[in-house]
Amino acid sequence: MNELKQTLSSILLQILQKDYSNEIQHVDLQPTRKDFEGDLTYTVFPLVKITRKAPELLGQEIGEKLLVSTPDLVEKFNVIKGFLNISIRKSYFLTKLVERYQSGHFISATAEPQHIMVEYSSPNTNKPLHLGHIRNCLLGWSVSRLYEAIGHTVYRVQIINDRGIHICKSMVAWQKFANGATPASTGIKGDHFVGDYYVLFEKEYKQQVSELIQQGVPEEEAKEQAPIMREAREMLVRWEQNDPATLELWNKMNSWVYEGFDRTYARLGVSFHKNYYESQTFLLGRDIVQHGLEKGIFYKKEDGSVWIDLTADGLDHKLLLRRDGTSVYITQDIGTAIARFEEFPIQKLIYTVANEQDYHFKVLFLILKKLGYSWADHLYHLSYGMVELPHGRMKSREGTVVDADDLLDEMEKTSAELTAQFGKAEGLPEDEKRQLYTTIGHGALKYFILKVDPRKKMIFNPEESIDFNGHTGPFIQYTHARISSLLHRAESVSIPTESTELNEEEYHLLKSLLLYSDTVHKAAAEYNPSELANYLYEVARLYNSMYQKHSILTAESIEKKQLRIFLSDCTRIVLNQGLDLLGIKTPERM
RNA sequence: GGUCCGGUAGCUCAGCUGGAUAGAGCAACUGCCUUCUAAGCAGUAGGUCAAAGGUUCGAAUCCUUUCCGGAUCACCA
Repeated sequence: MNELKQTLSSILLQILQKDYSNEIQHVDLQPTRKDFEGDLTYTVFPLVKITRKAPELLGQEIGEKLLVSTPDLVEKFNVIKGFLNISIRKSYFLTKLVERYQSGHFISATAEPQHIMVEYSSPNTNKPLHLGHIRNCLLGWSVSRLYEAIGHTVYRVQIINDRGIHICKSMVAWQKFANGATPASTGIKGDHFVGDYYVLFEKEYKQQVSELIQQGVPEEEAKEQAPIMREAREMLVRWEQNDPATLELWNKMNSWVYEGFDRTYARLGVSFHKNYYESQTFLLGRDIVQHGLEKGIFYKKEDGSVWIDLTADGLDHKLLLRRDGTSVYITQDIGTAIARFEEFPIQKLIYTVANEQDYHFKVLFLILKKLGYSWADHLYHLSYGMVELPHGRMKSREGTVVDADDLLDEMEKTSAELTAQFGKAEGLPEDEKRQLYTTIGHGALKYFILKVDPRKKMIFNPEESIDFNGHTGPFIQYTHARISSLLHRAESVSIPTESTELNEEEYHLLKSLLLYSDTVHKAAAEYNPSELANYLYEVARLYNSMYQKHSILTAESIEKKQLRIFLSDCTRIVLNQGLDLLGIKTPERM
């Protein structure tokens, strides 16, 4: 479609420059609104001034010239007010789709394939994954798939925050309250198990603080002094001193968590080429600080702390090394970025992190640029809005966090109920039934999340179940299943003849199918899977519209039957591939 | 307070590199299963595109101001 637009634009430009004014630098064609006849529209208003001709007349003139110079492409045109609506020969569209079908490539490959790293998920090890992580994972996964689809090589990574006070809290609580219990002994999934002790810690801590306050200790001090918090801090110190017993406990509890994460990731259908662990990266970046000091990019205060002055760039002063010489988060991020570019042959690095860290990444990228890394311009923060509940943010302290596993369970359950109610799974063996419920339930959830522009925050209402009708994943899956079943009945798919007449529904569907490649490229370029998600819905809607109105297997002629079966197969391929890029599976029946 | 992001139907969202009468879905109401899967299709109703100025042939879209919501500006991560 882009290709067509470009060809026609340049032809039109030549005409305009030759016959009207060579001041004209480029012409912009836009898709014709669906209430009007035509495929592409040229707006003549800007020319009215130059030529001093009436818009209608001007449109007519240009239209005729275009028709004469491209009789094989332009079929006819009409002018309404200042809008020149150009109709392309329908055979052009059909030929294009046939080309793609026969080549087996519905998506054109990028001219410059790159190696790209996508970081996503990146959880802490003190609690299980929640709805926010789900959005993160789905976005990271889908964006990485989009890049692969257009021909890039992608490395998926996560950085796990496995060290620090948070995990020490879980460790202390486990020592105090668990009596040696383990995920195995209790049957609780490892990440939930460890998370439970984190909650226990917070509960006990809160209790101790309020007791201290009652004894007359000021709040600030009480928070510092609470015995259980002191224990956690001591634990952290021992960890930093490599105390064997502490490390052993730490390793043990983290391994429980990882086992749990792995199960959730598997359910979500996401995976990683490499995991980074903060316990191994937190010292990175410190030598860079020395380097930056020598180059005069950083400066040292009297107390020994190291800073960078970013006020000239509209930002603040930022700390890089504490006065005791230990590093902060951003120092580690600097080091990790450098390490990644050394370790992998990548040209580009994408961080999938919520928009609450917009400032952090702005600073990080700026510092790396100032340090002179050529790749600093190819860092991208895929910033997404937080998932909120109707009453505001999810808060773990108030227990309003929507747990990832619970949500997946619920989606599967709802899916099973609906499927049974419709009688869609009758006759299937038990394991296939289960698989189908999962496919549909997860499809509903994933589509629900991915159809929203990543930059926008989204509201999730746990009271209202996620829809399975209308603008949803299951709707698209259903369309796919419908087509699969239809094609199963059709003996074969054959290539339609170019001269086949197209009715309105066939024509709209055909045109929308041709937008697939451009849409995938656009979605990748904009790091925005919702672009693709919304497009797939449109395709499915147009298909259903055709399906409902015109018989396919018993079409009025063999020619029509061939055409519709062909369009059906193309739709099936686009929906199947497209949903796959969103991490959504497509059932053969439902 | 500074910076950044958002505000479109009752609800959830498209449209935002300026173009014609602002689109879907849900919820509500009408029709359509003896014919390829009704998780579907066709239709009705629902809008001061937060507000006011400006730019221009033309603004939901660009600029300015204001209002509302959120994030961020730590020797936290």
